[in-house]
Amino acid sequence: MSAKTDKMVTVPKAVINRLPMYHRFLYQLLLEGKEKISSQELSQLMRITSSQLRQDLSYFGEFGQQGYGYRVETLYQAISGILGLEKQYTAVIVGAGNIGRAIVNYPGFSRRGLKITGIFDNNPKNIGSQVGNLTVMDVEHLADFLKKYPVQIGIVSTPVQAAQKVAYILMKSGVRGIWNFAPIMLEKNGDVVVEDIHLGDSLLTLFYRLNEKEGKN
Amino acid sequence: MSAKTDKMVTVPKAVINRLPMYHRFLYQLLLEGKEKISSQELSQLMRITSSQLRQDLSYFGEFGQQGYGYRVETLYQAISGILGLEKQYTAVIVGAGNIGRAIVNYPGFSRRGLKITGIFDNNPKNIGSQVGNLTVMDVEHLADFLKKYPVQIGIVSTPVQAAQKVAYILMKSGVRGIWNFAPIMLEKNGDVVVEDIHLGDSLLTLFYRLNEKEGKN
DNA sequence: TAATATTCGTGATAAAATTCACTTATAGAA
DNA sequence: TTCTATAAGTGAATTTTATCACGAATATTA
Repeated sequence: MSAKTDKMVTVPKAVINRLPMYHRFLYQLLLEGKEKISSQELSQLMRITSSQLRQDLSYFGEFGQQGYGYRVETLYQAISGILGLEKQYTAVIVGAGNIGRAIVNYPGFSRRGLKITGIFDNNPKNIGSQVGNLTVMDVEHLADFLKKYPVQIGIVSTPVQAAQKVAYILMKSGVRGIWNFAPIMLEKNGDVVVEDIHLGDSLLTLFYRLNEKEGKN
Repeated sequence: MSAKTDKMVTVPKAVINRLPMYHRFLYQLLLEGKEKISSQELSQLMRITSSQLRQDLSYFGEFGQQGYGYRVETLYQAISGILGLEKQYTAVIVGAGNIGRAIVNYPGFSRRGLKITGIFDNNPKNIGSQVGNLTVMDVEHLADFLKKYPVQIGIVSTPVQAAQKVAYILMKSGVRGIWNFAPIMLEKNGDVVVEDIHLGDSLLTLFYRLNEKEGKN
């Protein structure tokens, strides 16, 4: 067992943000049938340093073997465990636009344990339509639905104007996490976890980087 | 003019990643008709420290006035300029699934200067269908299209298996930036800028944080 | 079996990012 | 006009993150 975990060192945020990347690469290696890999080789694939990889893993335990490396299967399972992927996570989506539909239809999410139990919208055009094997419900019924069928996660893919209101309903209905796609910093009530994904911010970062490169010519 | 920019200090990555957030908040304040704001007040809205805000801005110049604060309009324009938002950016989208459609239909992107000139797919079901005011073209014609109508940015919203191949076509056709939604680290050729947006990674981070919180009870 | 090459895990060091705390400028009040 | 409060900008200190470099364990070869 790792000394660091014993000492209750808190895991740096930067490390947590890299865990999904480790998971993604190891999954790929597993598909390719690779059995073992060294920190050296794995880190080159990921374009990070091998010491960063080893240091990161050391926050959670010892997963490799000196002189040999890591068994891909073992490390993949370990990181899956750290991320909590053995569990199922139930969720509803609010906002049945393209983003909401993309989430329902992307198989990668259900593979990782996300189970979507309902999708809601306020637009009469969308209500009643099929998304995957779900029927879009009226957002008016969101609170009632969650009372009957509680979920852990609320996914907000509404336009920005609706997002905060929806988030309050979700939080009041007991969701423990919100996956937010709207370009707004949501106010919390209670100790809900909010994970933002701001497409617009990412685009602007791309713009900046394009100009930065230009400036260097 | 700022001493830091004179000294050619390179702007830290962490600062660059916050610029879009500053832009987003200032845009909101502008809509609300707010005229001036102090670093204190703005930083509280953003849940950062005021010294971080001031320090960040100092990499680019001096935008405020002691004893007064910042004029919202001025600071908004300044950050828009830093991000390069006065320009137009042309782009094609490859992958006419829900993500691709979401990008075409989201008005916020065109407001920021993104002009999408074509959308491509390899699925006969999608080819020929309308997305916004674009008609989905066969990805077979992507290279030809780009030869006639070059663009600066390629948006990759294909399934993961197709992403690298598509990226090579885009890079060969002279795009300077790629906005990548596929869960893969794209190999570059040449000095293209790749900006990734990995929805799956964000979801796994949410899972981790949910369990982390649980562990503390 | 002994010798050699790998390679992990980690304490120490370096670099990067954040916060502190102070100086200076100026707005607004008296 | 003078005084006081406010608030930007910034060098220095602190904290966080990343890298280095080495000891210890194990695999592999001779």
